[in-house]
Amino acid sequence: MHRTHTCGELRIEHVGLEVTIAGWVQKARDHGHFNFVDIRDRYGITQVNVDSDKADLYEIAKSLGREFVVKVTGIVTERTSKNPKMSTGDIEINPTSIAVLNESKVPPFLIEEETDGQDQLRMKYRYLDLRRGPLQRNIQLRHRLGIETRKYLDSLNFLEIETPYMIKSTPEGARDFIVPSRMNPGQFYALPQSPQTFKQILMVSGYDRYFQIVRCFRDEDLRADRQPEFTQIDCEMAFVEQSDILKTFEGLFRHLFKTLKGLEFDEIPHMTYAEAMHRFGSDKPDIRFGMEIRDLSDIAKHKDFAVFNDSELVAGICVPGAAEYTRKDLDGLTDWVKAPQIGAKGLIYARVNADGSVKSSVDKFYDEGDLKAWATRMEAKPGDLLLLLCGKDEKTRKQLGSLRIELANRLGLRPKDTFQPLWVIDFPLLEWDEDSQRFFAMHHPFTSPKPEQFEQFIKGENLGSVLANAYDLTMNGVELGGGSIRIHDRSLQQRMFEILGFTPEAAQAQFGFLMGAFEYGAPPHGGIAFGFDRLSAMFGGDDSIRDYIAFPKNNMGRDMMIDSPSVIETEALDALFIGVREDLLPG
RNA sequence: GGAUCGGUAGUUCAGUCGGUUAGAAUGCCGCCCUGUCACGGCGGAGGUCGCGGGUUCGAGUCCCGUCCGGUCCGCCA
Repeated sequence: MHRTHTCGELRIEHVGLEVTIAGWVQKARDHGHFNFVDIRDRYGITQVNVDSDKADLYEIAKSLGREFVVKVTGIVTERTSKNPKMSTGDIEINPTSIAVLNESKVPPFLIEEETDGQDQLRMKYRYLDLRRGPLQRNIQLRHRLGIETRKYLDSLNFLEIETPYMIKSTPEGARDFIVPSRMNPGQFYALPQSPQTFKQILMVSGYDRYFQIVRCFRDEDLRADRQPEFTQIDCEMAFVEQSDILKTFEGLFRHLFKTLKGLEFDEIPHMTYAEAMHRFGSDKPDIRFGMEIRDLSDIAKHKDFAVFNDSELVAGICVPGAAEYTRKDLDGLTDWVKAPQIGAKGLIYARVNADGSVKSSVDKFYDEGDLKAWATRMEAKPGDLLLLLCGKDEKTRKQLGSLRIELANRLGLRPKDTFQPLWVIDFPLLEWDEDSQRFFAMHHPFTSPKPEQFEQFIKGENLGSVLANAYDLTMNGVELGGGSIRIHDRSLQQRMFEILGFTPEAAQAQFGFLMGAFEYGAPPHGGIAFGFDRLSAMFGGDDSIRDYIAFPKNNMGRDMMIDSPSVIETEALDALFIGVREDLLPG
């Protein structure tokens, strides 16, 4: 008998039907007189009840181990004792035959909804982990995300166009993965860090709406939420301004949320980079809760407290209901902000008591009136806790931004089932690097300045204040994607290369392919790219993107590699690629 | 490349001040069980404490080295 049904579809109305199901043995519960065997496939679990009256079948059932592959034919029967927690919980199969299609070793970890295995083990046995419900649901979610993205963009005349993987290089700033060339010994291809140059060339070619769900490669060290190969929804549009792109992709976002989560959104608010840094100390603020940064410099720098007086900025956040934090909690927070990844020198705190009085860690220097003024400035209520940091303006705000997120996590203010998107716009175009004494492009060298600042840009006046025509889509404090309007005017592009320190020859060597295309009528254009892995992680309510990738990261590093017949020192390769870049950037 | 935490049963972990035979839970194996679905009961097997060296009467425990892994920094939108 062929399989007639999956393990997820039989219901009470199928009672009496003869069916054949196939799958893996989830678990067997032997009760002596009968043996319940759960059969699992991708669609669900169905219980088979093997009665000891059927001695031959009962013997087979007793021999089944976890993850044996079986095919069971039998009659769908109503259960005596039903299980409302299972979609197939009203029925069971009364078997007429059980065939063992394959045996299995005892798996190294539990293949159930909640596993007992840790990441490393689950990664080693990826094929077993992928049998588990949570991962199967993630894979399905990712599939739907791709389908709905294509449906929406297709409805707006976007074309999905593939671009090459073995290429010269892409201007994104990370280290390239390289592929040796057999035909040209000693030469290498790079794998794309993004299809950036190709999609811009497609705009020149007249495909005015392009998208691609595309793998990108960056040879940088790993982090928990960062993979060397990852997927982007990459898009580009011609004859558009910033507002057109925001509108179009706000629509994509709305479509994805509606079809995948059944959620509707109001118009997504816009916030400038400057405002986000000022109020939240982050370029991707989580705006679902308050705790905004308040400047106390003018009212906290008049006493004998040198630490404050010597600082450019004294500022703080008001943590609701946290006055009950113990000395130990606060010492812990102080250690937290002093850790290298935050880098604050210390933490000042003040509790607002139930009676409205304020008690601080700097009572030596400030009287009750001073402290109450702080509380008033920060709109603190009785029971709140004020946390203050000081130092250089920008750095202190970033530190407070990190502290704000940390406390919100501790206070449960960042639930996984509420969503608040935000466009962050008007990023700085250029970033001054003190070490090398030159400007770097904050995005990439084709990002356009804002049109009203073209003149300032050309003249080179106060270049640090020139804003980019760039935008990021942020949700719940996570950046989901970003993009920019590109420079399509040749003289503006030449100016950009000058400012970044490229000689014409160097610009030609690195970007000549695209520059050549730009000689033939490049339309105004711009684009955006979304992190596909991060998007599916957010839809799945999961912090980790690791559940969504095809191969584990330790495989990336080891099991997936082949030995090279000729030994190439990694340092030499590193120098080769970094070296090329440095050569092109006189400075 | 740097910092830091970890490596003990198939798995997840505990193991006190260096001291008798290294434990728990779960999984696995056997027997029993007529309605389980986190089944239950009884019994059992399972360990080169990552590896190498050192200190000591004695090392899972302390020291040095090394390998592997996590996290963070550098790096990377």
